[in-house]
Order: sequence, then C-alpha cells, then structure tokens
Amino acid sequence: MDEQPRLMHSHTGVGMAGHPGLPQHMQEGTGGTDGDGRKQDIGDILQQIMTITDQSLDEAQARKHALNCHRMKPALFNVLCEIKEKTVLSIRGAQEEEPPDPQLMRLDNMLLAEGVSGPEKGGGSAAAAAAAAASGGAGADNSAEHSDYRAKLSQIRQIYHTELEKYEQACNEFTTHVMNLLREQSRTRPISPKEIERMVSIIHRKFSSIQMQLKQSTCEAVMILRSRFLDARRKRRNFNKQATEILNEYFYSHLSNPYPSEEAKEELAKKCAITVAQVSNWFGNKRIRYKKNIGKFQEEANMYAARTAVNAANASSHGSQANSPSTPNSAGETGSPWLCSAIRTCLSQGNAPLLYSSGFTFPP
DNA sequence: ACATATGATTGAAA
DNA sequence: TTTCAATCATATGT
Repeated sequence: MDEQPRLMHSHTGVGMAGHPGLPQHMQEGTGGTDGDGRKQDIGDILQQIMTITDQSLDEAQARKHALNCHRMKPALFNVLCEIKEKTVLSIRGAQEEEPPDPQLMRLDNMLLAEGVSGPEKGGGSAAAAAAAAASGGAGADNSAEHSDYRAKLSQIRQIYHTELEKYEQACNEFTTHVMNLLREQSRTRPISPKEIERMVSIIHRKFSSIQMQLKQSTCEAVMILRSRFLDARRKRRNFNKQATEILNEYFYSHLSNPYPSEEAKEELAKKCAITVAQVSNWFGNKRIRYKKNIGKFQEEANMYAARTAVNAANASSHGSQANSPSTPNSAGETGSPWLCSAIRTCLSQGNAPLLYSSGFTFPP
C-alpha cells in the first residue's frame, strides 16, 4: 500500500507550509521558547509517524492511540485536510464518468440473446428451438442433437454464473475491505468520503474489466457451440429417396415453369416431410444446376417424364384423367421463358455438345 | 484419397 | 419479397 509515501508527502507539505525541515530541527536541539516547544511537539509527532512501521503492531497501536490523543492532533489534521483538499481537487476531473462501454453492451446483449445471462430457461432455448426448426427435419436425431446442444449451453451458463458470482463476491469483499481500511485510516489521515467513493469506483472498474473478459470468453464458447451444433451445413443430411423423387417429379413435370406456388411448396413439404424453406432451397438449387448443365440432367429428365406419362396413362385408363392434380406440361412447350433462358445459359456455359446430343425427346 | 453430389447460406438482383 | 449465382461444408460414390 502507499500510505507511507503519502504520509511523508503530507508532512513535507506541512513542513514547507509552516515550519522548517524536520530533521535539522530535531538536531537543533531544544530552543526553550514556547514556539520552539511546539515545533518540538510536531517534530516528535512526525518522528513517531516516520518510525511507526519499524515498530511492532502492538507498539504501533499504542503509539497511534497516543497520537490520536495528542493535543496537537486536531490542528495538524486540519492542515493536512486542507492540503489534501487542494491536491485532490486538482487530481479530480481527470477520470470521472465513463460512458457505458459499447462492446460490453454488445456482449451483454449476445449473452442475453443466447440465454446464457438471462432467466434460467427462457429465450435461449426458444431461439435454439427456432434455429433447430429452421434447420428443418423433424428427425429423432435432430432432437437428440438439440438436447445435446442445450446440455452444453447450460454447462456454459453454469460456469459463467459461478464465475460471475465468484468475481462479484470477491469484488464486494475487496471493496468492503478497502472501505474499512480507508475509514479506519481516515481517523489519522485526511480521507474524504468522495475519495472513498472514487476508490470504490476504481475497484469496480477493475473488476468489471475482469468480468468483461469472462463475458468475452463465454461468448466465444457459445459461438463455437452454435457453429458446431446449429449450423445446418455442418450436419447436412440428404433427403430420403422418396422425397427426392417427389421433388424431381414435380420439377420435371413443370419444367417449363419450375416455380411452385406457396401452396404447392407447402404440399410438397408435407409430402416429403421437410420444411417449405427446404423445398424452396431444393428448387433453387435444382433450377440453377439444371440450367447450368441441361445435358447432364437429360437422362433424369427423360426418366421422370416417362414416369409421369405412365402415371397419366394409368390415370386415364381408370377414367379419372380430368382431375389430375398436376398437368405435366413438359418441355415440349418451347415458348417457356424459363426454359429458353436455361438453354441459353447452358449454351453460354459451353455445354452445347451435351445439349445437342441430348436430343430433346420428351414423351407426349 | 479423391471427385462428385447435395443441402444450406449469403449477398446481389429483380 | 423471391430468385439467382456463388460458395460452403458435408455426404456419397469410386
């Protein structure tokens, strides 16, 4: 601690203000006048202060008591207070109000959003559930992974909270300790309540910077966890064969305009046991990949066209052709803007040979 | 091991 | 807003 330097500083200040230097004075011996006697008193007091660290605790305690009871103490103390007031006032203003740290706020917000710092099982699990739902699939393994994720998240949360509590406790302990110390010292040392306040805020700042580190590393841990468990790309599963068939069937039977309406998407999603978003993804991918290389998909196209033709034939032979849900207006319909642009794209990609060799033969 | 297929994401464009 | 185009990251086939 730095009381000693401060004390020394204060006393030299006094010396300069009202009295000549101390050591010389003491060597000057006894003057005999009243003023010299007083100086001698002050010299004694200061000497005692100077040597206080050399003494044992009990001795020091006794001397402290003696000092406190000394008749000169209040006057000396007042002088110290005055000087302190001046110096402290000049110090103050340099570091006052700090604005709320934006980064800390960001970390707080994120921790709250992830359900780490918020209520026990509130928004976090909801957000996770939403993410899981978005990543699609009502599979059993999905929920298993999700619970795994939740377990890890709560583990992180627990660590975070115990650490936070530890820091808080340590901070409080230290603060009260320092405050007690300062209050205790304020009896022999000029310490204003404001100074104590300032000290406390310094301590809090230090501890909150430690807290920020904790929050930062917690955030990092959560991010890693998220990317490992919730990034759908990392646990991509192919759709089952049936779903792919259904989607392909729709795609090739609507080849001239493979843009399912919202209702159609919903129906496909239901049939394939996937989400509407996944249907949209699938069609987006399919359109772009088909367009890029029509030749490569020709075989597939022919196969599905043939299948729908067979289905249609079967349906018509059973006399229920009229209300067939999907009208397979296959690619023979040459006016289709999408198909034209797709062919253009395919040609521009340098796939002309494939395109021509494919033959464009679609069953009726 | 490697190449290819495939579902998801992202940012620009319409 | 949806779609396109490029890209990522995994799955699957050889």
